[in-house]
Amino acid sequence: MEPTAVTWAVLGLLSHGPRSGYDVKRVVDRTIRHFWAASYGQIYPELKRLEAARWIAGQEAGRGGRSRRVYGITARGRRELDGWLHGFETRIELRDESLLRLFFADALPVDEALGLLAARREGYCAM
Amino acid sequence: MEPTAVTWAVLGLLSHGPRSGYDVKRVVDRTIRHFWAASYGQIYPELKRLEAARWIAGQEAGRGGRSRRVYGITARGRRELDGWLHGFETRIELRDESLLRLFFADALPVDEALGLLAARREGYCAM
DNA sequence: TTCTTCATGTAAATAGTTACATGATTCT
DNA sequence: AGAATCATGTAACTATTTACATGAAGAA
Repeated sequence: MEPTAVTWAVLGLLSHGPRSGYDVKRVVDRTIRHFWAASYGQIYPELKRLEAARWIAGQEAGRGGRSRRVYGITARGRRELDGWLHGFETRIELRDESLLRLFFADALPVDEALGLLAARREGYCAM
Repeated sequence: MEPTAVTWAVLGLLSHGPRSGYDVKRVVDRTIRHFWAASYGQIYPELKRLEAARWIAGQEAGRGGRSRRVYGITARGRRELDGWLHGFETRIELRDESLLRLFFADALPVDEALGLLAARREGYCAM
């Protein structure tokens, strides 16, 4: 299976215990989204791909009429995750509009440019 | 004109002086790419859009048989850039595979996890 | 009863990269 | 002569978000 951007995020979270797609999304949003975001549109298809490759195994777990499918990592999945953990690829990308603005702030009067800088500092502190 | 991700990057660079698409790409790669990358596939079409909106003006500047089109920012372009500089939108996105790896490093023996951490520190220093 | 949360999923749109085609000029 | 750089441009691919459809369960 050719891994995508979301492969290791999903597989890694499942290595901490079985979860549904909905759960995965919730945990992502509370934890790794600060440096590795993922949307439903990525997560649900990825779970199917991972299951097809037998890196994870799904099991129906609906209570009553509500459907729910819980996925757990397989031995093979664990091996693959381990391989990735030992890898050296380090894709790092930043997209920060406030830094872009700051870069061009020379077009502004000095006090306004300093205002931008102060706002950015506060913004980072609030993060 | 509906601004895209690359609009302000290109317009901002042209506000520092007239440049060709090739030049813009080169300057981007030496400066703002650390927090706002842009590829030819974004830059060239954007220059056309910006010219159509009259935020910039292009002029043929080829020497001999080599074609070259140099763009300069217009008064309208400067107003638009100024408006954006005064805006408050702060899109910030980070994608850092080494942090993702570190997050899941608990699956590794302690010494290997610490090795990952050391590698990451060196990686950041080398940036 | 109504609102929120649980839950799955995808179509369509937007964003962005990669790789190539083309050809001139300049440097070694 | 050959390599590197200047220069423009786009097609195809990959990545990602957004918004919606659908419906059950639980909480107020």
